[in-house]
Order: sequence, then structure tokens, then C-alpha cells
Amino acid sequence: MNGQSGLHNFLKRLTARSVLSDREKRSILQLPNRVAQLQPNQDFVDLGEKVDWACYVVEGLVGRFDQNSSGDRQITALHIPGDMPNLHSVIQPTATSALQALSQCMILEIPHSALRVLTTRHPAIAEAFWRDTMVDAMIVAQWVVNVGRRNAQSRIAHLLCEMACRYNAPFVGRSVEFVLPMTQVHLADALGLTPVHVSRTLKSLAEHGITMKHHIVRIGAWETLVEIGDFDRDYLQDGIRSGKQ
Amino acid sequence: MNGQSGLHNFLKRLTARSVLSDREKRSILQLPNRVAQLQPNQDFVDLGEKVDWACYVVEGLVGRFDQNSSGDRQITALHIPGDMPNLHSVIQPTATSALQALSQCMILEIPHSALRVLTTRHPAIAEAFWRDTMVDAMIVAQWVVNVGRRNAQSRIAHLLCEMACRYNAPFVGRSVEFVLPMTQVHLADALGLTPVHVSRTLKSLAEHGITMKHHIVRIGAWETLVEIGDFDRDYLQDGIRSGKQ
DNA sequence: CGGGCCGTTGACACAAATCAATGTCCGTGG
DNA sequence: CCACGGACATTGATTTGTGTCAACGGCCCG
Repeated sequence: MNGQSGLHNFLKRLTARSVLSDREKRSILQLPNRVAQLQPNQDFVDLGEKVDWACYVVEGLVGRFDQNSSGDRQITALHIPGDMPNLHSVIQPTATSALQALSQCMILEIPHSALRVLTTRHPAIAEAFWRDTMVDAMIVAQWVVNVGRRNAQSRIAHLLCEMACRYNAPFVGRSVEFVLPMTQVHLADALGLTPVHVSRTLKSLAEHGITMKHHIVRIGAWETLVEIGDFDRDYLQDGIRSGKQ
Repeated sequence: MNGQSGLHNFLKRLTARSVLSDREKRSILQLPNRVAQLQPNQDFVDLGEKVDWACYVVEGLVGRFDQNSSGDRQITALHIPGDMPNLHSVIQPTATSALQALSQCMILEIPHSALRVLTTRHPAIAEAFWRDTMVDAMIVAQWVVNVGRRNAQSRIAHLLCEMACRYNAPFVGRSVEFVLPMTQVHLADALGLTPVHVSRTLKSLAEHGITMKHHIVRIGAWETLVEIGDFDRDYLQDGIRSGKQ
């Protein structure tokens, strides 16, 4: 996969949520970009760093990290292929969170200057970008609910539901299976738990036919997971798979 | 205070973070708007409701609410005068969170149609709006860290720090005092705690010279609160009061 | 005077953290 | 080819922060 086909996917993502003209589509495909390969647990934007590019995830899983003073990490967002983890940096170039590759990743770095040209020339693109960052923000708001008001089992289940939907993981009857390239430590960091407790809780989820081994999530019965995770997909704003539940 | 002076404050807020031309400023002041008065604990946008206006807080405190299936509420954002709690509804009209007045409030309802005219005509205003929603999003991300990785005392302290900064509460020597029109129940809902535990924890904070009584927060020594709350103001993107810490 | 709403306090229960040991897998180098 | 180290995962024993339940007090307002 090269940078150009990456941009095609970027366009696909934007048009899934926003309407763009042919001219606007073409200008997006012409965006300059630099491909970067990242190793698992590699930080590529540090806290407080000023960047002059926004990135697009082609392959892999990216986490947005924050931490408290005692060094406990908290993931505040997960980004899968198709996402732009720091599109907001166009507007706010100084990072208030770090970015890290959780798995092996391929990303595209797109200069702010080029993105700014697009947004000033094409209001529809500006709106598409705004909308994209808004969806991310709505997901973060749900994470507050998840971490603030659900127990460990429910939290994990909710995250698995969210990721299954975002990956658009296919059903086989009532069951779902997908690759989630993050470790139990990452899960703990995302859910405000300890790795030890994640391990224990995953064991308890296994009794409900829900397992996660070697980065493969297997969900025996989707509705069971939805029930445990207290999941309502509306906030994802995708419309995909609607009617399935 | 009337609707017109409310718009002046709106403009002030926008120009504090973004640069606008005189023509753009004038068009903002000419925005049509409807004044609404709200009582404490009055819901004014319900979950899933479709609105055709965004609101601006002139006076009072507004909370964005979510809840899990067992009815436990979680506040995912607090909005003070100058904020637009649902500016994002311009882009995403169906609410994924409810809005509630926590105290007596006065808000301005501004039609989406009018806001859309502004954003398409003036890219700078579109950018200012985008930036405003981004700042909100960054605050939410910090709430995830707060709820996920801090204990009750630290959580409350962090919230008090945040609100002191956002209200731009004045110093008197090392101490700070400001009005925060929310109850302990609201605090609990914002921090993922129970009201009982909030009460106990506030008592323990009182030993550090930090009190909250009758909606008045008194902070004996700002640096003590910052220390307890593990607070780093960078995420607020305000620049105001910089150099104070 | 009475009834909400809000806050406080105490006894107790429990979910999750902590501490610590052990196991597994894998890549690397001797 | 085996030994080693490191990242990841599992398990048990114990502690602890916070939730739960319940009673009570203050205050405002009708």
C-alpha cells in the first residue's frame, strides 16, 4: 500500500459523512504527503510538541495519550485506519496529548499549509474536517461516561462494541470477530484500569463467549456484548450496520 | 442583560482565540437570536432531540449530560457564560447528549441557518467555530484522564482548578474565590463519584484550606490546589493568567 | 407547619488496586 | 541449538478507596 491509495481511503472516509463536489474530491487526492512507518509503542508526537502536519492512519492502531503527574498513562482516543488522529492540529498546532503507535503502523503526514489551502478555498471541506473532529469529540465524551459510570466488565465490553462498529467488523450469524492490535496494558490505559484487573475481567468475559487472544477479538453473541457493555451505537454517527441491532 | 449584549460577549469570546475582520465581527453581532430563561435542573435539549439552533450561555451554568442504562448520570461537559454548549449541533443536529441548566440560566438560541450563512461566507468564522469546539473537545479529553486516573480528592481539585481558570477568577494574594453554581450532586455526576463521597472528600479538602459552600469556592492557596489536583493549565488554551503559575 | 432539596455522618460491603510470584512466547546472541 | 531477557499475561493474597444503605439536620419555600 502506498501513499496515494492511502489518500483514496481518506477521501472515502470524508465522503462517508460529508458531501463533496468532484473538484473538492480531486484537490484532496492531490494533497502532498509523506509516508511514515511506526513500530509498536513508538511515540511520534510528544506532549507540547509543535507539529506542522496532520496525519492520517493507513494501517495499524494509534493511541492518543495523556498522563497524570505520577506517570499513570491514560489513552484518551484510539484511531484506526481512516482516522486523522490530529486533524485538530491544523487549528491548534501545539499538542496537548501525545500520539503513539500501539501496533505496527503506517501513517501519512500531510502539511498543515496544504490543508489550510483546502479549507479556505472549499468551505465544504472545512465543514467535513470540522465534522470529522466532532465525531472524535463525541466518542471521547462517551469515554467519560464509560470510565466514570461503568464497572470493569462493562467498560471492556463497551470498548469492544465501539471498536467492532468502527472497524465495521462483519457478522457471522450472531457472532463477530475482528483484529484489535492492542495489548491488555493498552486496554488498561484506555479504560482507567490496571492490567491485572483487565486480565481478570477478560477471564470473566470469556464465560460469556467473549475472548481476546493474540489481538483477535471473538464475540460469540453480539447482543450479549451489547447488553454487558450497555452499548448504544448512536454516538458513532456512522449509520453503517444500522438495522443490525 | 439582554440578547444584544449577550452577542457582544459571544464576539469577545471568539476574538479571544481567533482573528476576525471588522466585517466578520459585524455580521456576528447581527445574528438573530432568541433569549431563553432556564430554571435549575431544567433539561432544555433531550437525548436524540433534533435542534435547529445552537445556544450561547449568557448567564449561569449548563451541563452536558449522558447516562448509562441503569440511569446513573454523567456530566461530560460544563459550560459557563461565553460558551456555546452545542455549537457542534450546526454540523450534527441530532443530540447525542442532553443539555441541562445546573443553575438559573439565561441563554441565546441562534438558528443554525444563520450560523451556516456565516460559516460559508466567512472561512475565518468557520475556523473560529471549529477552534471553539476543539477547545471543548480538549477539555473533555482531560476529563477522561481525570476520571480514569485520579482519586476523588484529586478529581475534585482538578475540576476546581479548571473552573477557576475558565472563570478567570481573580487572585487575592495566593488565594482565589469564585462562584460555582453547582451542587454536590452535580459535582458527583461530573466526576464519576457518589454524592456521599463528594461530601466526605470536600471535608478532607477543607483541611487544605479549600472549601465550597453555598456555591462559593474558596481556595486558600492556589498552588496547594494545583498540587492536589495535579493540574496543568495548558489544555485550556486560554493564555489568560499565564505567568501566574 | 410541613415537605423537598441538599448536605452530613456512620456502619458496612465490595470492586478494583496493589504486591508478588510464575508462566508463556519470541527474538536475539552466544 | 540452547540460554537469556523482555514484553505480555495469569493467578493468589491482601489492602484500600469508593459505593451502598440508612438516618439525620439544615434550609428554603409554599
